[in-house]
Amino acid sequence: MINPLRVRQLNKAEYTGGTVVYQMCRDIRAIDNDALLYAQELARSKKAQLVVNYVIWNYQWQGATRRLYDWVLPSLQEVEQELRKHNIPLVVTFEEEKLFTKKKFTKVPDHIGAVVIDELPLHFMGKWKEQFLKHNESIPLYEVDAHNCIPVWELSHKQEFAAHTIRRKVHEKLPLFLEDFGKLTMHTANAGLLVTTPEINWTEVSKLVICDETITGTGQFIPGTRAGMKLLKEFFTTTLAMYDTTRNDINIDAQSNLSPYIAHGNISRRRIILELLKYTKVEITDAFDNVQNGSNGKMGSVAAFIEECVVRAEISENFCFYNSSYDTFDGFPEWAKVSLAKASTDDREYVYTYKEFRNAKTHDDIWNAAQMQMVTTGKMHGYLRMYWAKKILEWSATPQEAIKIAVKLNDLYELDGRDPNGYVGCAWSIGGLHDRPWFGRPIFGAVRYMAESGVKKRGDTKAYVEKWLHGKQNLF
DNA sequence: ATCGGCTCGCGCAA
DNA sequence: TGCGCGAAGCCGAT
Repeated sequence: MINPLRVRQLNKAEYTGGTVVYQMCRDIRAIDNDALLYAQELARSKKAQLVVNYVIWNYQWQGATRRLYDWVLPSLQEVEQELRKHNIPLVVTFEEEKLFTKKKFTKVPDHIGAVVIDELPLHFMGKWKEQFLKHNESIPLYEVDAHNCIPVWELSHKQEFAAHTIRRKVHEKLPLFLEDFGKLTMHTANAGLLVTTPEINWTEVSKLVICDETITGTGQFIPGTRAGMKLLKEFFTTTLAMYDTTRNDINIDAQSNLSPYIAHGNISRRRIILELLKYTKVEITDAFDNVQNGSNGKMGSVAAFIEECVVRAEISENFCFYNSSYDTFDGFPEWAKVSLAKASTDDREYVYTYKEFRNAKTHDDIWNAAQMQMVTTGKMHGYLRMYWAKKILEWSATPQEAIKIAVKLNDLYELDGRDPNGYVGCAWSIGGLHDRPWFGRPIFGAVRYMAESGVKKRGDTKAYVEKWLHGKQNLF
């Protein structure tokens, strides 16, 4: 049985018969998915049919790129195959126009008895939920946090101020939320349903998707759960041991590279932690030692990885869940807003437009190289993401403009874009979110500054520029 | 190479 | 009420 703390019903409606639908939102996987498992649990208890639905928002919202669907569609195809092994059909629904106008949102079909969604703390889901509840009063709507280790509403009841305030809560509660996942079973109530639900023609679906066709390709990554699990195993055997010392080196790919898989839900962060503990033979209660102070060797890397994979990921979810201004200036902490506003009239040596940033036409080749790494591969090095965003603040007319540009570029080009981690990364860099104030300086005010000299400490910037800006990738 | 100051607010100890 | 300390730092003094 799914831990009931991972589930909440969003209305008071009672089930009176009909098909249970799991509307898959961001957790695109058929295994280790508590929302799917909960939907099956519910359907079984009612002896009801179970269908999984995925909605393609078919208009040009920010982030709808071919690159996104190059990731999503193969992931869904893998999900479809896995689901069919258990007698469960996957259906893809297109929304032809903007969904959230009153006119376009209609009641779900009569044969639907309950809807389960996975939790996603972004605006469009909030609007979708609001509209669903308004137009489908008699259909129970359940939300399952299938994404976080600790359900976002359980970890904290408010927006957390800093990493250190949420870290305590994570360390306290994580051991209570590391139960193994249930297994999907053959859904016998669906007898005959697969026969009448043919397999999806993915070539046709791909043709029907409306998106920005100029941004394509998933770079070095193969989308999907299988590929994600394979990458995880490789990370353990090749990179984990040096994770805490090498991950910030801009020339070495010593990051886990799992974020695109995590963001799209191909793999669950809880599964990653369970596998990590199994592989390293570490108990979770021992894994938090040395998180901050002088960690080294195996424990250092385990602690550093849990810090990134749980603490910082879940503070991002916490921020978006409790602050609806997660992607704008308004969401910044008060001290930073006051300080940035005061500094907004400071002289700027360089001011670039969105287009100049997009085309990597700044005076700074390190910045340009980072931008090109993101544009061509879909993944900028983790350390440089901070430098990159801070320079957008430095070279934009206003902080309001800067956060807009950073969020847009991140949403459009990063494989792990359109995700709480991305919004918090931009807000940390530009708006001092979850950070503390530092000595004042022009444009930044009290927001932490980062200089080129800092990047140079993290590796060979000349080699990085050669590789990503001048395309001499074979030098490595 | 190392260190203190910069500067605000949360959370806990008292 | 006081005090320690903090998402990945910078700068200048020693």
